[in-house]
Amino acid sequence: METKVRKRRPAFDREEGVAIAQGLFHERGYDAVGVADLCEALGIVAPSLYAAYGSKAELFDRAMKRYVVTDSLPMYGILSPGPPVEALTDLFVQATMKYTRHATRKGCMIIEGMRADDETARGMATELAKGGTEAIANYVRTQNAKDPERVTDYVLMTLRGLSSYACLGHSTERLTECAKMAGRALEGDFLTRAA
Amino acid sequence: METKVRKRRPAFDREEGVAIAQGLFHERGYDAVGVADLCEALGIVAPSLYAAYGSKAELFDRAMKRYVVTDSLPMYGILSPGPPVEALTDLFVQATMKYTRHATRKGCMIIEGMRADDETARGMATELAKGGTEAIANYVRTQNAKDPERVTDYVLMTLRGLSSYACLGHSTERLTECAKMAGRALEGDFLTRAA
DNA sequence: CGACGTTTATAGCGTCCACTATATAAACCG
DNA sequence: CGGTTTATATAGTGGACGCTATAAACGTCG
Repeated sequence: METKVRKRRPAFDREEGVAIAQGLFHERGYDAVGVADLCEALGIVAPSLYAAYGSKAELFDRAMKRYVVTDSLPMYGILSPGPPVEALTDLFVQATMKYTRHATRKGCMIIEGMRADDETARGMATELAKGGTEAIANYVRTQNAKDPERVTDYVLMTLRGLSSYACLGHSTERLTECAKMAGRALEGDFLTRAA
Repeated sequence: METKVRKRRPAFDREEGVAIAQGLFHERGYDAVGVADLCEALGIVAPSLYAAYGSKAELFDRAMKRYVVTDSLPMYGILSPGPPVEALTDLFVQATMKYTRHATRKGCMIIEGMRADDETARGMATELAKGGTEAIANYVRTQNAKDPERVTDYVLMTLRGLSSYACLGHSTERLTECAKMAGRALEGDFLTRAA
């Protein structure tokens, strides 16, 4: 009895299926995308989807995790260099670029996923958001913010505002102006370094 | 043949029904509240609800309109006096108070209603939001903002951020700090008056 | 080839959704 | 009271939802 797994014979590309699902979920949100929609987009039927991914929620989870890899902000790249006010302003601007890049896939998939009606999906998105949240919180703490929690709250609130406003379909240009303005609020909230 | 209408004999208070629906819709959003939930909360059965309000969407519309009367920000009161930066900061703070007042009815019902999956409900919320949007846009224009559209965008984006962040359940105190910080971004965006 | 195990496709499960056709009960009028 | 009008309750509509039982098609390996 061989413990080795047999070769598989997948008639459709699992990873590409996740990519397609990512697009659909990002575009319309978890609740508004039905299993039938996913099946049609993937060119398969329901049992194949369940055999491949387990459930709609698990596929959503995989789609979000793929989104984190393909579309999330390069946090550490953005937040590392320079004065924190400029770095965070740049974070806002870069986020805006991501949120308004596609005509139909607007806003942040994770942030918007946190507002799903389905409790399971909401929990998955919330869990995934923790990574970014903590990266920002850590950065703010290490940059000698006068009140780290307040600044972190402000940054997270602003990112949500940008995502939400992006979902309304406003242009990259208008959102970018908002992002720059939002950055100005940070002035004076960090202890100036030796210089 | 008398054209006069006969007297009615309603067994339940229509207006109170709207108030109850307002609470439910605000708490959970349009899509997550079913007709069965509404019926149970109102103590009636489905046909009574349809006879009284026409449809779930129309009841939602009435509930939002009631929300505008009972819970909307006193825009003109907030925006009239004093320098615009302070007035708009106060708008943010007052909005925060409204968005975090109740433990379960969080955020702005209209703003969050604009994100419903149901197209009809979304359209109704968007239509109702126009009033507030235009009030802010007009105010900003009359206060000699250097770039009225940019400032208006920023204010609306920030209100959405505050509402969204409030929906996560953060405290009034933390949100208020965010609101004050957001107000600081407005400094320098208005032409100083004669003085 | 032929048995095995995986991956499909057919068809349908039960449940919930918004909504309604029909009939009964209650109030007003003369 | 009878006649009319309106609001109620019973029961059920068709459709979409997420999901699955069953079994046939396929590729691999002995």
